[in-house]
Order: sequence, then C-alpha cells, then structure tokens
Amino acid sequence: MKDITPQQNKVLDCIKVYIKETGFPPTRSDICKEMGFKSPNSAETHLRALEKKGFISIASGASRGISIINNGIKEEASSYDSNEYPIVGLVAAGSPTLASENIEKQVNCPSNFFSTSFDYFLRVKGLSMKDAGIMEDDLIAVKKTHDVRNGDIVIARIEDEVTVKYFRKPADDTVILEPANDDFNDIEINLRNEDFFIEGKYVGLIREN
Amino acid sequence: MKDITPQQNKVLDCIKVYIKETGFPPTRSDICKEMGFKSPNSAETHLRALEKKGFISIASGASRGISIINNGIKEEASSYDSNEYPIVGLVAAGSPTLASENIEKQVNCPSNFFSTSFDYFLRVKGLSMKDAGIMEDDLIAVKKTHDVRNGDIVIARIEDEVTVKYFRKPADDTVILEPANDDFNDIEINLRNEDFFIEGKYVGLIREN
DNA sequence: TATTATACTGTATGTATATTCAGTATAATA
DNA sequence: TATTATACTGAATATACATACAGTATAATA
Repeated sequence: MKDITPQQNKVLDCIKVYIKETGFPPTRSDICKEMGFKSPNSAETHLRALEKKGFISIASGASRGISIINNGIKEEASSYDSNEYPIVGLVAAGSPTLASENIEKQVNCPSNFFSTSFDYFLRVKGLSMKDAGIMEDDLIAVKKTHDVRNGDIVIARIEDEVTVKYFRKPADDTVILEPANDDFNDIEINLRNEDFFIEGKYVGLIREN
Repeated sequence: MKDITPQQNKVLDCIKVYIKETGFPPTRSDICKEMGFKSPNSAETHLRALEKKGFISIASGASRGISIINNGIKEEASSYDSNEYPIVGLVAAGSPTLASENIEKQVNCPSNFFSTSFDYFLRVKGLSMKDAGIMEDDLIAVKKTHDVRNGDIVIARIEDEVTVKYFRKPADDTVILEPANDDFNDIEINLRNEDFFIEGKYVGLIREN
C-alpha cells in the first residue's frame, strides 16, 4: 500500500466520521461541505487517489458507493490473545513434523479457540477418518502430547509415515490404530520391533469451503 | 419496539446483507432485485413500515439513506469486520436467526479466517449432512447471502424450521434440498405455496473435541 | 361492518449524485 | 528539464434515486 498524504488522510477520516454518524457513506458534495471544498471534483480526485492507493473502494455508478477497506493492521484493540499457528502439510519421510519445509503457511487463530490448547494444524490426506467427519484437506488442530487414551484420535508416526487414527492399546506391547472408514483396515503395531511414535492428539478441526 | 412481520424481517435482513457485502445501504431498486419485487414502491412501503417500527432510520432526500438501528443505537455501515462472531444455536420458531435469544455465545475469530467472509456460526443438529463431514454439534460458518448455486451447502428456512442441506433448483418454482446421508430423504419445496427462505451459505466448519 | 395494516404492481418526476471536461497552481520525480 | 502527483475551482450532464400518486387484494382489527 502506497503512502497516504496528510490531506488524503483527512478526507479518509472525514468519510469514516460521516459513516459513523449517519450510517451510510457521503456523497462528493457531502465531503466538500465537511472539508470546505468548493468543487465536487476536489472530492472526486481525492477519492480516486484513495481508491488507487487501496484505502477505499468505489462502486461505479452507485450513489454513496464508497466503502472503507480494512486490510493490514487494525488499530482497534481487541482483547484476545491470538497466535500464529503453523499448518503442516505433507510430511516428508524422516524429517521432524514441524521442520520449516513441512510448513504450508502460518495462520492466525485465538489461542483459546478450542477448549484444549494446541500446537499446530495438520492438513489431512485421504479419507481414512471419514466416518468421524474428518475429510480430505481438513485442518486438524494437534496438541503435542504422549498422554493419549483408548478412543482418542491420535496423530501417530509409524516408521516414516504420519497418520491420523483412533488409538487403542490392548496390551503393553501392542497398539492398534483404527480408521473410521470401512474401506480401511486396522493397523496393528508391535512396539517391540516397530518404530512407533505418538506425535500428539486431535483436539479440533477446521474446514474451509 | 412493535412486532416485525416475516416479510418485513426478510427485507430488514436483505438490507443488512447488502450493507455487509457492499459497505453501503441499498437503494429501493436494489431491495426489489434482492426480494423479487417489481415496483420500487414495494420496497418503499416496507422501508416506511420498518422505520415506523423503529428498526431503521431513513434520511430524507438522501440516496441510500438507510441505517440500521440496533437497540436504539445506529449501526455503522461498513464492510469492517469485528472479530466477535455469534454462535446461533437452536433457532426458535418464527424468530429471526440472529435474534439475541438464539445466540449461544460470541466467539473470537479472525475475520479472514476462511477465504470467504462470514457472518455467524450455526451449531449443527442431527446427522443429515454426515457424508459431507458435517457432524452433530459442529459449528458451521455461515455467510448471509441469497446468491446460492446448485451444489452449494445452504442454510435454509422452510416455514419455521432451519436446516442445512445441499441446494438444487431444477425449476423456477421448485427447490430441492438434499441431505448427505442415505438415512434421510430429499426435501422438495414448491415455492408457490411454501414459505421458503435462504438464510445463507456454508463457507467453513469448526469442530471441537 | 368499516377501518386499518399488510403486501403488492405500475407510472411518473424532480432532484440528488457521479462523473467528465476545462482550467490554475505547486511540489516532487525522472 | 519535462513529467507526474497533488490540490484545488467551476461548469455541465446523464442518470441514479427517492418519493409521490393511482390502483388491486387480503387479512386483521374495532
């Protein structure tokens, strides 16, 4: 976004005040009254400059068709602690889950968004948890922990592969990972001779359409 | 504040949606387009009724001079997004969706959380959209709009009941709402003799475990 | 029963409003 | 030095828009 001039800033301010007071945007003439201009074209050129610089948008042909664009930083003090959370995509074999090459992007999300705190989002591949309402490309919020119980949905690593499944531990040396989809089979892991690791557990889900 | 009629409520809703989407209020003609009226006077009389009942104020002589009154306080017309979103729970028969008695609580969420902007969260009841990965008690982000297409998941009101389904419109006077669950049947609506209203469309989902 | 509120269509009109064109002047770039 | 951005005045105009007037029809009150 380009620099705004002091005069353009005054005009922008006066538009905001007008909206705040009346509930709808001003006409060119309204801006002139407020700013002391004698020609509607003075307002017009300022508006076009503000539009060009991305501070407002102007609907063509519509009266009062000005709307304020609010991208970037909001000066408004909203009192919640938000955080940047990484979205982890396809996990490369062998590399640690949160290595930068795995991070798709960072998203802003209030830290108390889910009742349980979490550490990152994982993008789901495949439909093995379909019946639990977890679909391809969904983002699941993962809390890094090893404390998981039977019936929890866990993010587990078997050898070099990361998977999301229901967790069950029928014996000390055995873990069973159960999909929520009849087309997939249970995975039984013998902890004595297989490389198995619990990355964390599923605490929430976000889907975008 | 006097009682609002269902039709007046639709008009009020359509004004709110217009403001949310454009950043400025609609003209009489805009309302006609959205509501399907053929005479600007249809919009005019509804506006005067809404003004009389205290839901809006109308600036005389000004184009688009409508502003929404909320608890006696004028609402700002702006595309500006607050980070507080209401969660709408079970919707009482006949009452407007966003009426305060329906709001479960307000949640903090970045306004650009989903690529499409949205207006509120709706808590899902039942499993009729199970195969689309929408489960009981999920929160779906709803964008208030009447612009829906075949295949969209919509939030619709039939008579006094609110439902979430796939939308299909095979003919001008017919709408079919399709569940994503074999245990449920399609709902066919005859627009001529049934009270049908599109509340909005599904743009995202949040689940807490 | 008469009256009022709701819910529309359809036409018409004055004016509110966006927008273009023609200038003037100054400061900042290239 | 020529060019572009800023910052205005002033006039003109097509059209976007509010709003009034004339109807029709139904349901709800008094």
